[in-house]
Amino acid sequence: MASNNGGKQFLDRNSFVPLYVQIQQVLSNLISSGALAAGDLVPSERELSEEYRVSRMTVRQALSALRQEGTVYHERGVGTFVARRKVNIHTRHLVGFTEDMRQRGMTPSSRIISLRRERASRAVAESLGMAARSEVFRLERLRLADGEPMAYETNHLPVAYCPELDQYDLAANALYQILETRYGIRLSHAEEELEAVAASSGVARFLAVKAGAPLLAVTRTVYADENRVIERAQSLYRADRYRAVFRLSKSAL
Amino acid sequence: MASNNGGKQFLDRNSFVPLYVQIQQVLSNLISSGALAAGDLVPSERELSEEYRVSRMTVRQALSALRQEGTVYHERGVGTFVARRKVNIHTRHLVGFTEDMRQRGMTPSSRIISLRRERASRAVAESLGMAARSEVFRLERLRLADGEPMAYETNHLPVAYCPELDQYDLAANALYQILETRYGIRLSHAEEELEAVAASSGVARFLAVKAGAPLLAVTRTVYADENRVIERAQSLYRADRYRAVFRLSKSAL
DNA sequence: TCTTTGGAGTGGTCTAGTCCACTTTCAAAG
DNA sequence: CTTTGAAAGTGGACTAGACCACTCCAAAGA
Repeated sequence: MASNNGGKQFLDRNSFVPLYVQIQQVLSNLISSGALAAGDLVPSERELSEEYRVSRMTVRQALSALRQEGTVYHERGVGTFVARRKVNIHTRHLVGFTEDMRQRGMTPSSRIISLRRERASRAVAESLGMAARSEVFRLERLRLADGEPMAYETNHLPVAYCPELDQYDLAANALYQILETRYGIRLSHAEEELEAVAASSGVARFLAVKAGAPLLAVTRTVYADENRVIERAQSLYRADRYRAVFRLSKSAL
Repeated sequence: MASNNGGKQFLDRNSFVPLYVQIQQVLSNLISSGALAAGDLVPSERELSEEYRVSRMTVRQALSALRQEGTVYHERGVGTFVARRKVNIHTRHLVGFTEDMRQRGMTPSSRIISLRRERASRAVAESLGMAARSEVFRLERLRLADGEPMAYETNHLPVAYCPELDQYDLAANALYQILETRYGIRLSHAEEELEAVAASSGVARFLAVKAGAPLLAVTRTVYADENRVIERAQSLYRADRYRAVFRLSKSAL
């Protein structure tokens, strides 16, 4: 019982990846592979700490991150359990359209309507936190899922952060991936505002709905770090095909 | 410099409220009172730990909760700063209509359309995680902000968890407050699904909009703990008056 | 048979340190 | 005047313990 580790994974103490993240990944894998099923009791904090030769605080840090994302939950005096949410589908974690659709089991694609370099209007400049009339890219795309129109998306990005963005194939590649791999921009967090709007006749034509039909408008402000806005995007989703799901907590920890 | 505490608040070590929560509250108050403004440097972890006579880990737990809710952010090698978001208005943290409207600076009120005890339909029973045809309360309310119609809300609650709910004044009191104070039910988390819908003629009349006008439909499932659903609510918001704001993180910690 | 009780196990909180990588500052060297 | 480089300060990660309240369950007692 004490030191029988079977075929367990070990941690890499020389890695740059913190131990608590490694533990988090190991547990995540056990869960997504089905070795730990929904409702199952996760090994106790003391067990894990012995098993991986780390202190209990480190294990707790891993578990608390898993809890925070809704993968496990704690019951005081009893133990830690795998949450029933099979795949964490939907729970929004700052993913773009491409990833979002994949998680929903659909195949994403895009049709570029226009990509222009222009001077930011006052409103756009303000939301990007830059001086008015600074240069921005304005990208308009029709977003498809399994070949069917799903959303009409307008993106604004400061030229300063991603010069020559126009030379990449934005129809084939996820925007966030290009930002990360080509410009080394790692996203930190985002804010989303959701509202219902009626389709204008122009957008209605692209989405193949009637003018005036309800659309879900998602306006997203993406931050590279706390004070630097890297993108502002507005997506108009067909209401009959798209629903946004969020998980809310009562308090932080 | 060392032990000059001026008029600082101290912590209550006999309280049931954990020290890290108390520190979190103290800092929160300093920020909302303006003593710490957006962009200001928060005292360092070591300073706070000396000041409040707690270990640095305890301070970190407080700061990491504040960070998680977007109140502060860290810069490695530099310090911790107050995030610029003036009031944390909107960022959704499992509050009901009443609290939501107050945070937005409006005065909430309600008009009860109906409150019935009935047998759950299959769909309702499933979303509440109970047997079909179990008894539920079905509450329909018109929600007003500053006297103007804002949303049409339908709630379903299992009778088993809150018997005699019908004897309380639901027009004057927040539902979640009644659940907490009268039935000792503390909410843990919730899931929200947002979609755009067209107003039916019945609901349109209550909300004083045209039939077919876009509405933001928010369907909320509230959990008392991981496996116990205490409420399922659908709110239909006037699109021209209401917008939902969320903060998304790239990863957990 | 039913009730009580106590121990084992669990997560929740907390301590008092350690070492590290990073950013800022500022004075000394060029 | 510029560059370098060390020192001081910061958050990030981690340790090896501690005590608490809670839940569960089996054994003892009624």
